[in-house]
Amino acid sequence: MVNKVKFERETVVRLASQLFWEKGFNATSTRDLQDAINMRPGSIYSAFGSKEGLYIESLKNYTMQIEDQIKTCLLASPTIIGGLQTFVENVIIKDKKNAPSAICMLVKANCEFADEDSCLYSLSLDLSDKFEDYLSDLFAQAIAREELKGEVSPKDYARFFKVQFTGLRGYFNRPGVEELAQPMIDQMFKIMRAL
Amino acid sequence: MVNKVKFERETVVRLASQLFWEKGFNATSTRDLQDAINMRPGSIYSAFGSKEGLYIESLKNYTMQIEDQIKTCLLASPTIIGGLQTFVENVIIKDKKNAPSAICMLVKANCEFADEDSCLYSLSLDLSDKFEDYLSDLFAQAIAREELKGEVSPKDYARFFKVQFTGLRGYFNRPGVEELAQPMIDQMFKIMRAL
DNA sequence: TTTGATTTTGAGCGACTGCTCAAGTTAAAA
DNA sequence: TTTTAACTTGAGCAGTCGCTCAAAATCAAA
Repeated sequence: MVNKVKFERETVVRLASQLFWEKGFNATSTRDLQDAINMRPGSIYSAFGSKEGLYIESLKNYTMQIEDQIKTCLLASPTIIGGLQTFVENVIIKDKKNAPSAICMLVKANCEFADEDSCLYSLSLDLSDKFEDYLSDLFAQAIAREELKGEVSPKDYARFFKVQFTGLRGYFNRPGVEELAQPMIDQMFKIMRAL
Repeated sequence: MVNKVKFERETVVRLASQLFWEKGFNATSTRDLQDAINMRPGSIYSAFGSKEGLYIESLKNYTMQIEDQIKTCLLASPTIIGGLQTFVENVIIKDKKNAPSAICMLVKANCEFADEDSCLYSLSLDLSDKFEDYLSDLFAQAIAREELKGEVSPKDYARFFKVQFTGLRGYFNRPGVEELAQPMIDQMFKIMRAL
């Protein structure tokens, strides 16, 4: 019962997340959301307080899902760097047709909320920082396992990864350049190993 | 007289461009625009047809301004790659405090317009393609001048430049990491020369 | 100075926005 | 079966949206 309620909330948040990810916060109307999550205004507002409240929960859920996706790739790969490359390939190549957008929802959030005092802007920064920390840990492990030379700090690897990963996702947010994805991802990891 | 009219139109478009760049298309209301460009609805709609029409002209104007900025940097530098690095440094470091956003307006447009059939989405792709072509020309010249090894095609250099440049601009769209900008730009150009 | 064409003005329209809340529904406790 | 508390419903509010258009202002030609 409690589980069922919680499950429904999770389902609802995931559906909302998909819509927000695709259209952005401003372009998603509360009517759009009502249809997508099959709830009426009263229920939505009693459960999430506001459109912003639902968006906040959606963005946090999205970040969680990404880290889960990385963990899955890591479990299936003997090396950390190999797991990360599989993750990048999955996101940019395999998932592209199903995903609401080629561009990371966190990046979209960071783009959309111009006001530095906006609560949604700082949320996007917080989540982005936590993701960078998570990546740093992974790179520290990769260095310890001698997958990387380690002449550069884990933080530096994490920053390079983020820049390249968001850059690539932005580049492939269009039809007609699919065949470039694999070589450019290979290049990214070749450069990283040589850093 | 004709010049004065044209000049005023240019001024108006630049002002609109700044606002659209900062807030995005959806979050900019026609009232915001009225205040920014000091025109009343009737005049705006007789001159530009719609909010979308003004946005289109603003985005084209923005792209033009970027290419002008690159040309200025190239004139001031003995090498093409040097000029490009100055340009990147100007955008990411020097202009950061004055610019409406750290993120490229073209990238913001590409983020905001999810619908693939949207006229604004395909405009952002068109302008982005033209920018890539312009970069390709520059890299072809740089190879001819032996500034780059040329084991990689001008198109590949252009793609690498775009991915890295947009990735970096996204990364620095936040306070508190300013001191990382110069080393990361240096790294970008070091990698490019080694491609 | 008068005329006619062009441009500017801003009140305001119909549509849509995020959101509220009284009424209705449901299901577990008594 | 009755009571009660929790949840759901959807009509509709106040405000904002993109945009129109009749009236006023402006300016060049006659």
